[in-house]
Amino acid sequence: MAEFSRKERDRQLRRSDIFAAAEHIFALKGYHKATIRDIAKEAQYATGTVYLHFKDKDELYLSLFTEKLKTMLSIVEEKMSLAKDAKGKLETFVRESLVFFEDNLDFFRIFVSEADEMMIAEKGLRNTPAGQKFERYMADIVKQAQREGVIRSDFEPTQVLDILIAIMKSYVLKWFREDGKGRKGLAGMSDMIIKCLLNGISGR
Amino acid sequence: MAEFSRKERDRQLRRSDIFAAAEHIFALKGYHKATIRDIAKEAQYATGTVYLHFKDKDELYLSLFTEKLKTMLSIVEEKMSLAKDAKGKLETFVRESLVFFEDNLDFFRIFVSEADEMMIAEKGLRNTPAGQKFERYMADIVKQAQREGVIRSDFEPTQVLDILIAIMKSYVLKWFREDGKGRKGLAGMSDMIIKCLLNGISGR
Amino acid sequence: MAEFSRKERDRQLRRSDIFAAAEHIFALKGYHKATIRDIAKEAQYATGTVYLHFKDKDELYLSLFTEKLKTMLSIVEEKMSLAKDAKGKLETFVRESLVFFEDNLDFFRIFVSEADEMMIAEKGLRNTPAGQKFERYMADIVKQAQREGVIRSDFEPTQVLDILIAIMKSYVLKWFREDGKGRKGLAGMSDMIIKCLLNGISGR
Amino acid sequence: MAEFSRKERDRQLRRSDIFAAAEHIFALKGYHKATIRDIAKEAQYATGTVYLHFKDKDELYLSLFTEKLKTMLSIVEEKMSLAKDAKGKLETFVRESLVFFEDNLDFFRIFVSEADEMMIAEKGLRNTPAGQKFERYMADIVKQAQREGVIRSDFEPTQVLDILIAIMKSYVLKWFREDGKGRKGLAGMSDMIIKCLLNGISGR
DNA sequence: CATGAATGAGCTTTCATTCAT
DNA sequence: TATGAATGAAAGCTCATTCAT
Repeated sequence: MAEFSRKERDRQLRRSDIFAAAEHIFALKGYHKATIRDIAKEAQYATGTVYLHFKDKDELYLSLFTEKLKTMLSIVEEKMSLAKDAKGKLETFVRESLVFFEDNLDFFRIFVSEADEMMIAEKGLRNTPAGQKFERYMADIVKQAQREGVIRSDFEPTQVLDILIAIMKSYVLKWFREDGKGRKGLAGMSDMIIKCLLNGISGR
Repeated sequence: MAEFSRKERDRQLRRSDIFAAAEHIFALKGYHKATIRDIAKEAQYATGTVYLHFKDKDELYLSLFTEKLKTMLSIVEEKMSLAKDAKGKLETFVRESLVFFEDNLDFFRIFVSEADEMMIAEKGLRNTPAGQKFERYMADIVKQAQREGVIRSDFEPTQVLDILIAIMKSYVLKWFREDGKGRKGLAGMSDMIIKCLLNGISGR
Repeated sequence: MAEFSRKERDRQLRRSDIFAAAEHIFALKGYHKATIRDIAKEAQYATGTVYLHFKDKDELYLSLFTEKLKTMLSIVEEKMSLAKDAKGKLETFVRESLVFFEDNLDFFRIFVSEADEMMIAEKGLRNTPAGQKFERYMADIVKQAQREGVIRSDFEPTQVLDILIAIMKSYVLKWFREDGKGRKGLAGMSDMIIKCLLNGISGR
Repeated sequence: MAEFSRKERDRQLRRSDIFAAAEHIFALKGYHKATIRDIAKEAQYATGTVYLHFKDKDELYLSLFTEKLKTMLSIVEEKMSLAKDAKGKLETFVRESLVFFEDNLDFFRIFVSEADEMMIAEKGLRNTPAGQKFERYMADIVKQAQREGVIRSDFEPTQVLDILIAIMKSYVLKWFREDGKGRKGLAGMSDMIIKCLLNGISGR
């Protein structure tokens, strides 16, 4: 059984290596210009090795995406569970997501580049188990926020989520643009994002 | 000179034909799965003819994007000029953009699929003259709105714009999802979008 | 229309070039070890050019096979039509087939190598329009021979055909083996083949 | 030495296992579409194990073929030795071969698919010790039949053999085609095949 | 010896781009 | 200028073969 678990652990190691390489290459070149050869080389494996772990390029891409998303969500959810009310949960969601993005810029690049396309495409994130689980989870929190009077009841939870993510994206992209040394942590923007979502940007 | 202008007019006609075809095909298949042959066939030209008007696939794509965007903006700007204050201009921008999207669903599909990627990529919209002109124009309006007290002064105009566009996109995507007969016009959503931007979605 | 026919003629020329190359390469290496690159190079075209004329390797192979077979049969049928009775037709069939084989040794090699496999496989010759037309045509001649009392009536025409072809193949293969200068024309064997088929090889 | 023979016996067992699997897979998929992994899996060994017993795929294939053929011939030869004259031997050869084919349909499929190709190819059966031994053995029988006046003397023994095999193949293929329940045993066809060979199919 | 993960050469196929007509 | 056949680089993917365990 130790034997077995070592094998399984090795397997996961390979997957991780490939994921890491794929994350980098996909972020660098985008889905279509990235080649399996590139990724294999980056991971220091032979081309064929990639195919021992992933049926094809699509599966690698989608796996990478959902795996990473799951990781992010499991981290974020854990922190969210500590918050006492829905508003706190949303704040936590924003803050911790930003932390994760900052730690995983390559992933964020992929997330941004493909997120909207995936929303429309049939094979997109939204039709993925992981994606749907996330959507349901977040929708529940939004509903709770609506019950608690934090969010107006005439908004569809799914769309609230879309808007929140859109605002977050816009903030991270701005942060991207001012690339360089002087920029502060992304997480510091979470309060402003929440305020922007809840109260808007009205001058009065 | 009449000779010359006829030639030039013909030239523009070819471009338009190709643009129309490209818009359709790109929207249908996405950038990478669309082939130049597809587009040429749709436009009822030979493959090579496309290359008499566009250096390569990238240029065709970007030209289509910016040309269309210019068209949209020139329409929207004209309507905006009729509004008396900055808030009115913003309302007009949202409303008329939605009208344009509804009339040009293929273009919107492209817009959504690629917009974010283009924001990051070196070759993206933001580094385009048209894109920068638009950005400056809209930034001015936002600044005016800030002077008029409609928008808080501590927001960077560019980002306000990003957020506004993000919210609009989220609305149009929702509208897309409920595809079918019973859905109402997009333009009707403009008030809600502005309210969402300015006042947020706070329950109180 | 001259324009059109020139184009069409050119098209046929390309096809012929590719067929000739394919015939050679397939005969040399067999179906599986032959690559499209090989064939294209032999025909002095680029790889992609082959795909302008044939959907894929299978289609090229089958087209080559059936086209060639059609050519052979049209030649053979014409000569057969001159024979007065069924026996004469069969003799003509054998003789002229052998002539064709001798003139198209590469094709014969393919024919021999793949014929039996194709008989079994679903995609085989026997399910091809050309193949079925040939089979029906020959079966009719065998039936006529049976009516004329040349062939016993208790044989299934299709099988008579199989046996005839089998005997012919065995003769051509023997002729192949004694490769070299001293060997005589294949066509000279036709009488012996017919006798072998009709009367067997009995010593008395 | 008992030790040695146990080892050797085990070795033969592995070979047999692999042969059985290979026979099945090759018959099912054909030489090229069959993969070593398929065969190893079918035999419940690891891929590499196959290579401990066979240099490469080709050798496995050829070994399978010749081994099986040797088995068949040793069975057939034993029965043939009981026949009193050459004609009886030939009859036995046909009958017992058919019995063997019926018991080893997978092998027969391979035999049919590849037999002719192997005849031509340099690596073919005919250049194999087993193949040559068989050929000599059968040629001797044919010669004896010629001495006994059963077969005309002006036929080359080798070719008589080819024709006989060709006719047998045509019968078995016909039997294959009428796949189903109602078909009778192959062995029953042996008389007709001999008659066909010796006396032909002449109507009178 | 047995294993099976890893290798990487090599295949088919696509398609942006060119250029002779 | 318009054409579209020809090009050939490059991609995804397979699988015979090897070799560390």
